[in-house]
Amino acid sequence: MSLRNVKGTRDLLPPETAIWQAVEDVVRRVFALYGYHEIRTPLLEDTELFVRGVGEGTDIVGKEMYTFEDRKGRSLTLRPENTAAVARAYLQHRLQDQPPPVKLFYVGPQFRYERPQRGRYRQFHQIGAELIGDEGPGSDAELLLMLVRFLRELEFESLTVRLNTVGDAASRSRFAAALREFLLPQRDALGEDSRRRLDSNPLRILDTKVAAERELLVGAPRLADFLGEDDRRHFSRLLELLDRWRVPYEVDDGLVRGLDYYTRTVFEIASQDLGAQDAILGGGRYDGLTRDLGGPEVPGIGFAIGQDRLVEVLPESFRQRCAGAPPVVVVPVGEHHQETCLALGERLRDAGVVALVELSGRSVKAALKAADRQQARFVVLLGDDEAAQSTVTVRDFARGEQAPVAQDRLAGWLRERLDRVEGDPSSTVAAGR
RNA sequence: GUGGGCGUAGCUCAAUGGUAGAGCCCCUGGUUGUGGUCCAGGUGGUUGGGGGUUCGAGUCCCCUCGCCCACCCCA
Repeated sequence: MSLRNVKGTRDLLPPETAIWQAVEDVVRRVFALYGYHEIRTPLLEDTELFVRGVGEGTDIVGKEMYTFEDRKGRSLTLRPENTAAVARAYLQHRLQDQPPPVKLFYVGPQFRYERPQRGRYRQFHQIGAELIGDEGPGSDAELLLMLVRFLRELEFESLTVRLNTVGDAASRSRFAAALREFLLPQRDALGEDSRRRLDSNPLRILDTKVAAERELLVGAPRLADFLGEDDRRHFSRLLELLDRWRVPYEVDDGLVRGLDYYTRTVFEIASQDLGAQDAILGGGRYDGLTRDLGGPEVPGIGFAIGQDRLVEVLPESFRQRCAGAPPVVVVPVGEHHQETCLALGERLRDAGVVALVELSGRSVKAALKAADRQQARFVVLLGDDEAAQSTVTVRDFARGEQAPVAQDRLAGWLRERLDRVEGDPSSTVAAGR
C-alpha cells in the first residue's frame, strides 16, 4: 500500500470517533447553558488575516502556516487557529450591532506546518469559545467557570488553571521596551531564537527553557511592575471571583502566550499525562484584536482546547460510557427467510432498537460467533419452525438462555429488556437522553 | 528547521550471515439450526524501497522513504 494519509494528519476510526462525538456532545450541551452559539468559519482564509490578527512576529505566522497561491495568484492560508477568523466574521457581519456580549463557539480542524510528535499534528482539532463585547473581569471568570464545568462533565478530577496577566497594550509595550533594554547588553549570551525575539517579541524570551538564558533573566524587569492600575484591578477582581467559586488556579507570572493579540488575562491548563506538548487548552483576553483587523475596538476573551490532546487524556470512566448501544442481531436460518428477517429488522429500528440483520448467508454458527464479537446482547433466530408459528427464537447471550417470542411482540419484548440493561453504568451516554 | 530511535503477516513481536516463524486477529471444520472455552486445519510477507559486499543478506554497508520521540513553539 503506497498511498497513505498526508504526514501529520490522521484517520480517526471507530470506536475512537464515538469518543470524539461524545466530547462534542458535551461541548454543545455545556456551552449552550452559557448562551454560546456555534459559528463555522472557512478553513481557508486570506493570508493577511493571520499576519495581522495573530502577529507577524509569532512562530505561527513566521514558520508554521500552510500558505499557497490559488489559480489567480491570491495568497491563501489554511487556518492555523480560529480566533482571528471569528473576529473577522464578527466585523464582516457587523455583529457589534447585536446586543453584547456576542458568545460564539466552534469545533473543527486547524493546520500548522510543524514536525509532528506526540500531541502535535499538522491537522489538529480545536474546540473554542469567544466572548466578544465585554471587558469586565466577570466575563473572564464566567468563561473559566464554563471551562471548569465542561472538564468536570468529562470527569476530569484535578486540573489546575494557570493564569497570569500581561497588561493592556500600553503596559505591554512599556514592559517590552524595558526588557529589551535590559537584555541588549547580554545579546551575545542569548541563543539564536531569543536573539531574534529580542526585536520581534521580547516577552517570549521570558518562558525560555534554556538554563543559561534563565540565569540571565534573574534580575530582569518584571511584568508585574509595568501593569497599570486598571490592569491590576482587573486581575485581582478576577482572582476574587475565582476564589469565590472555588476554581482551582495558580498564578504563574512566567506565563506569556505566543499569540500577539493577548491582553490582560491569559491562562492555560496542562496535563501530566501528555508528553512534552502538555497544554490541553489555552486562552486569554484580546481587547485589541478587532482594531488590529481594521474594525472598531471591541474587547473579547476566549480559549481554544486541543481536542486531540483532550481525547488522549480523557478519564477512562468517561471513555467507557461512550460505547454504542449493543446491537440485536437477526439471523435467518435458511436463505428463504432473509426477507422476513429484513422486515423484522426494520420493525426493531422503528422501535429504536439497534438491529443488524445477517445477510451473508453464512452458517448459524458463524453468524452467532460474529454476533458475539459485535457485543450483541440478543440474537433473534428465524427458521422454518418459527416461521410456521409466526414466532422467533430469542437468545440472550448474557444469560445463555433462549425462548420463543411472537414476531408481533418482539420489538416491545426487546425494548423492555434493553432499557433495563441501559440503566446499568456500563451502558452508553450516547444512547441516553 | 535540528537531533535521536525504529521499520519483518492486519496487530504484538521472534529468527549466532545459511529453508522467514510464533501468539493474537480473520476464515473453515469438530454431523442435521446455536456464541464465549477447547481441538484441528487454512488465508495472509517482493522482511518499507533501491543499490552494494558475499557462494549466500531480514541480519553488514550506502542511499532513500516512512513512522515515533525530543528540541523550538504551541492546542
